[in-house]
Amino acid sequence: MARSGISTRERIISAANALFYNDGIRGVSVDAVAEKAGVTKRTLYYHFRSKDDLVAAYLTGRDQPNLALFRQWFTKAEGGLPAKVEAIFRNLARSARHPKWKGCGFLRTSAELANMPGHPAIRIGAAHKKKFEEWLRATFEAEGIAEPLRLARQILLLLDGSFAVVLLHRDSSYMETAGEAAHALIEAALPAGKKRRGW
Amino acid sequence: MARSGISTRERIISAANALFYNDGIRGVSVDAVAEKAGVTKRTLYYHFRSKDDLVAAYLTGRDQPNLALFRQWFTKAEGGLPAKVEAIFRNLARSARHPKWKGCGFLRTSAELANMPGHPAIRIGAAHKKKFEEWLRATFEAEGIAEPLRLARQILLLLDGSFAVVLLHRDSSYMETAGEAAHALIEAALPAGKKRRGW
DNA sequence: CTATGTATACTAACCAGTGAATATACACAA
DNA sequence: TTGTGTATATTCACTGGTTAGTATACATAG
Repeated sequence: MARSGISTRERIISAANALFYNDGIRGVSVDAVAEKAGVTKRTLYYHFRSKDDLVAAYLTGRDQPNLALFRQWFTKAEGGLPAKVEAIFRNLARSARHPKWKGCGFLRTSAELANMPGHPAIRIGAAHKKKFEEWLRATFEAEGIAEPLRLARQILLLLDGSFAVVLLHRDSSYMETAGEAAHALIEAALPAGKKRRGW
Repeated sequence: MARSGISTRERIISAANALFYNDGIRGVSVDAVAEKAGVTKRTLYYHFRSKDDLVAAYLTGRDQPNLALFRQWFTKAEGGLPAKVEAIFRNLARSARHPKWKGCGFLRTSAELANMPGHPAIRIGAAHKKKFEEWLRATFEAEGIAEPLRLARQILLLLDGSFAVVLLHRDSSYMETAGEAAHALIEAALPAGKKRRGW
């Protein structure tokens, strides 16, 4: 167990993920993470320099899987570009109906730690959102959209807005409303030849 | 001072407002609020039953002024409906450039306390956003827009999305991008006779 | 003299981080 | 094969500080 090198650390990150996502950073003690991971606090501090370091690991661990999920939802969806982007919102709405759902871990962490501008967690969250934005931008560019970055940012704003609003109202229909807005914005930005019907 | 009845309580709420907005709920101790207000903790607990009660008072105190500001920005702006709504985003972008700006207190509180669904702070935040949504809806309805509630929610999503994104990236230009998206969505929803030019 | 309001001093729990010791496993020498 | 050193990994027990909330007493106004 010890020398496998990966198991204990991974178990701690997994425990941190469950607890931090559910209760927030300051709402979870290092002791609680250690207990959930089945190790002593001292062991946790062997693998992570500090609580902040653990928080950074928690968010880093969510980065790639999260992006992969969005890409998968987009890829698997049928229809044109607007419909494929809208599918991301619809899938997210489905996720948001699960009782354990609590919004976007990156946004919630950045909101909680907003008074610590240089905090690693905020840099990781910002990088995560930039990756998503860049993926959208490249996708739009490939479809011949005129201002792909601007449109990507508008979609991102709708997405992150729906995280916040759905978390507040516990009403996932806002996510579908955001998807419809995204659909409309993309449809309007499509080059003439690719629209469903010209006018 | 004592029997004036309002001064001490108001000073405590004012201190709570500054501290909670800046550092978050769990990041601020009751002692810190009491010290900033210039009273002892026991006095604070005379005026407020608990910390949660104080948090509720903090958010309640932000409700009306916040809404009034939005309405004022809308009313004072020149141009048609799309431009007047966009003006809200532009004014917000200006606010967001101030170094003490830290996003929307309602959203940040609801994100921090997401694991306490019935918490008064979340109910107050939800009510605040509903009021804004309803004001927008009524405004759109008065302009003859076909699905005013849907459009109001789309604008709200862009607004709250820009709170989250600008807080994360510390880049207020996202707020202007959101305003442009809002402009486009409203323009497209305007009844034929009120558009700048028909087609 | 009683309501309201304020202060001093306290509790019991919690929290991030550490000191010192111990256990395990692998490399390498005999 | 056996012994031994060393880096990795883990535990127990602790510290100093903070926290929400309270028991008690005192002041002041009507």
